[in-house]
Amino acid sequence: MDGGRKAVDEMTAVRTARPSARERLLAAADELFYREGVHVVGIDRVIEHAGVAKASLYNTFGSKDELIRAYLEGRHAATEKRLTDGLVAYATPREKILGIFEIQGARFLNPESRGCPFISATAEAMPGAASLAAADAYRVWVRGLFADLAREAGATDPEALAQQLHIVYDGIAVKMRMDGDPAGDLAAGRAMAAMLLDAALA
Amino acid sequence: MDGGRKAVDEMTAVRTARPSARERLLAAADELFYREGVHVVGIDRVIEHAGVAKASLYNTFGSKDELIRAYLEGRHAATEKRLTDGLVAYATPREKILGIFEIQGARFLNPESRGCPFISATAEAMPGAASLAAADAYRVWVRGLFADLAREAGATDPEALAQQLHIVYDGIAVKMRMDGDPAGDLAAGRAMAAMLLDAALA
DNA sequence: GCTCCCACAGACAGGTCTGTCTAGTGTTGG
DNA sequence: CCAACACTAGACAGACCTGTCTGTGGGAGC
Repeated sequence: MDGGRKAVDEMTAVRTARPSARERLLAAADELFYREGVHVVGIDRVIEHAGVAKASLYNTFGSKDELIRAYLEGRHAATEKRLTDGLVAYATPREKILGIFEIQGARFLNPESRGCPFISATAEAMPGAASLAAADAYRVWVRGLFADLAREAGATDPEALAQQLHIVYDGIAVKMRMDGDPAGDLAAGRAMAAMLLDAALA
Repeated sequence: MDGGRKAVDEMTAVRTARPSARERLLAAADELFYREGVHVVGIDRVIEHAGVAKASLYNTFGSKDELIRAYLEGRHAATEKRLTDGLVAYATPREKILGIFEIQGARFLNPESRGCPFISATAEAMPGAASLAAADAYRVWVRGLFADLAREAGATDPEALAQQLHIVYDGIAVKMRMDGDPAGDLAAGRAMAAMLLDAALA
């Protein structure tokens, strides 16, 4: 929409000096929205944490809803990069599928983890909220990743296998957050994924 | 806690005339909190929908947080009753376990369903919130139900089986809410539960 | 009858919410 | 030098938030 045609020199100059208002806002939103929740954290706390004027937020994003969308899109992009980068270390499609649980599970093991940001942000979303569209895009991508790997692994019904793996993926995200034994839950989820793979590739 | 020792005459008299303020508040909270979310719905909307004075709410529950706890405890009690009543129709422990998915899945198939109220209400809960304790009690009960049935079914490791079943239970609750194919997700979850049972009872 | 108690209606306090607006500052490119 | 631009600080509007308080009315028990 705006600023797309700027000279590269200017952008790098600004960036080396200090992160732009947009970047600081996104960093603050990412931290606060994830830690405390998109409904609990108000605009004032975000701009205070970012060290940014309120007008800059509304010039850049237009509304809180759009800031939430940008926050979730950032989470989506980071997860996509983390997984695509991490999965190259695994050789076979089967190992890559288990690697997804390994990589994402490690995140949820962090004591700072508050579970899946898409599940949380959409838990109380109103029907037309931007968070719903962002969460949908994320989930379509995850489902596609499972399905692609299931196909490469030679599953007879890759879509069905992906659906089952996605259920386990959601289940451990919730259970690791809510109950007191994230490591045990993750191990149980991994075992289930392996069992599903064995059954689907037999 | 209170009112348990009241004369039956008085209670029935009140009940036939009109539900008490407490009952109307709980009914309104149940509807609004579940449909729109405990953070989105304010006290004013609850009391307006219940047709109750604000002072009655604070005399009865003391705070919004305690009203949320009462709302979740009501959900817990209703689910417990629904399952214990519904499961008598199933003969074997194995069928009862699958019956849990049948009974609860049918609820999530309702277009009005917004998924698991405990997952949603705790998604943005602050550390000491009453919703966390209520959700914990509910989840301990669910886990215990799975474990008891797994033990009766003769599973070698009933706790491990219960943990896996609980992951599937959470997974379908989330996936049925967020993606567009609740019936397919439920069928996939049922199939996974059956597979887990076959593996654990072999 | 009279008193107690539950529930009513609603004003009020003090704060927070999102979003708008004005005015000023500092840097950069021409 | 000057115009453009991104940004800052902060007042402001109008709504909503939780929670408290005052005063009223009606039914039940003594």
